[in-house]
Amino acid sequence: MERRVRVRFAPSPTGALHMGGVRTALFNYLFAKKHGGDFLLRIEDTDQTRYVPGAEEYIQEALKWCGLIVDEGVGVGGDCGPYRQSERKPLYKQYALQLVESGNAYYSFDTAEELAAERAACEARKETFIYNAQSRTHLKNSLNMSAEEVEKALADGVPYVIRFKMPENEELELHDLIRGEVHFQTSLLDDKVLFKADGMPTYHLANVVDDHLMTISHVIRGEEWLPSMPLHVLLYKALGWEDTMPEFAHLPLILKPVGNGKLSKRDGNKMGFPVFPMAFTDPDTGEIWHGYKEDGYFPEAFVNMLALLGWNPGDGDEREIFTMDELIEMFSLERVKKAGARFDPEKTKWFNHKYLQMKDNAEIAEMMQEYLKADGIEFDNERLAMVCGLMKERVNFVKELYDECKFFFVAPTEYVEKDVKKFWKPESTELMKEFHALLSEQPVLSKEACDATINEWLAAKGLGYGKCMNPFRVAVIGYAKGPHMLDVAEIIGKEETLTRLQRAIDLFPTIIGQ
RNA sequence: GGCGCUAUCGUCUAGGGGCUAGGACGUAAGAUUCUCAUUCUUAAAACCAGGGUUCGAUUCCCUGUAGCGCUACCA
Repeated sequence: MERRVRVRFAPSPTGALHMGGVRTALFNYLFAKKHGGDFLLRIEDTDQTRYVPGAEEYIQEALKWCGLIVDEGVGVGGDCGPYRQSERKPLYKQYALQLVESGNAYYSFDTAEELAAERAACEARKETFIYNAQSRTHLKNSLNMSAEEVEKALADGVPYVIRFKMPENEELELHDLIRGEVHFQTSLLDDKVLFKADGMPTYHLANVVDDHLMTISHVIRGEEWLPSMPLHVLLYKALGWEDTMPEFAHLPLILKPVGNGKLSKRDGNKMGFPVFPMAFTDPDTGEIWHGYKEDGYFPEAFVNMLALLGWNPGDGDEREIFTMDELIEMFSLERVKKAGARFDPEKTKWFNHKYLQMKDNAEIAEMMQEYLKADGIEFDNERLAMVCGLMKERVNFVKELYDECKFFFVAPTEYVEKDVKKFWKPESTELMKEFHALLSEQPVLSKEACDATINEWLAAKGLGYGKCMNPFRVAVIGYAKGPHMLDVAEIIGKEETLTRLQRAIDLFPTIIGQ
């Protein structure tokens, strides 16, 4: 039973890959790497009507951004190609025919209208129509036709599909790596279409055929596929591939932060958080979807958050921050939860905060330079790194950091009146004039260099530190927020500090009506 | 409706026949501070319900309830 671990992520290019899909890919990837196996990317584009241009490229870029490296598949190549189902089209029919041959499937000539009529009739009786052992006896299919009739219909080009002939009264006890034993009764299942009238296989057939041909060892996918597991298992058996059938694991779904149901792409724009790894513009509607990348999340933070949605290392391990390598090392399907997990945008921000704190100040500074450049601001890397060190713990994102740090780069052009009035008292004007003079005498401004002097000066006047620093702050920054004022002064420099202070001394008396 | 899956603080979760049911996010309070944050401390906050099994169930079993998924010639 020494089988090479080979897993696949097999999305449908019907739009941008959303975070639920990314998590499925991630769990596949972690499992593959944990066991030294292969992670394949297969594109399941058997439904041409739902194909969205650009979706496939998006999927590849999104995986790349998340650090999920594809070993084999679309965009990479490999021995089992092609990896795009539309390009494998000629492959599938023989398997559908093989199933007809062996009596496991049959031709069905019912038109869409006829089936709709069946459904309507059932609905009138408050029943649900299903194509199964009962109903197939009176429907238009090869089971009710002579061989000649079938031949003729086929020769005449009558549209048909091939359906799986679901066996009757079989109790199935199937094994799922996450859920344990799952039970099904085949009589309650329907005769699913395997091969469509347009000559394409359905998901079910293509999926099983490709997983077999690509020697997939483990199928790890979302819980929405659990109901079709019996069909797939039966297909492996009917095709004679039972011996090499992959093992199955059905992942719990990601649910909306509030309200009912699974997370959908609409939720993001509605509730103000991204559901996609990267921004995406719908080519048809022009609708723009936010992405974690563009919203300023680090891929490591995004991946870390996703990994912990439905999985945890257990064993009393209360860590929450993990590198990809650590995740690979610790991952196991047995520790994946069975229940769906509600997504929490707030905690996602917290993860980003944590990763921001771990980043090197110089690295953050480099990222921030882009924002400065966009605003035409020049600021040297060294001082920018100091700014980052001073400010990063206050924020979750680099962009946010930039917004909070503006005063380091440009003098305030307007002042928050409320803060000025609160901290610049009538007597502050005189005090700040003296303070200006005091600072002018200092060779450099910094906590180390002048904190003692300032304290002495204040002590002599019988004033508290805040009496001085608060008006100083609103003068230099423009509002009552921020780090230690002498750290600020050190970074913006003596000259600039004094210029700003002087401007306030000239301006503030009129603001406070002095 | 039918079928399947699931059920611990508001949320993500640990745990497991006997525990003060643990952590994290968020929330509130306090401490620190020149301000605002950060940080630290503290607090509030959970085993869906009913039956069993058992000396003892939140844990095991059953039933109910609720939630989720599937029920297309979509994936």
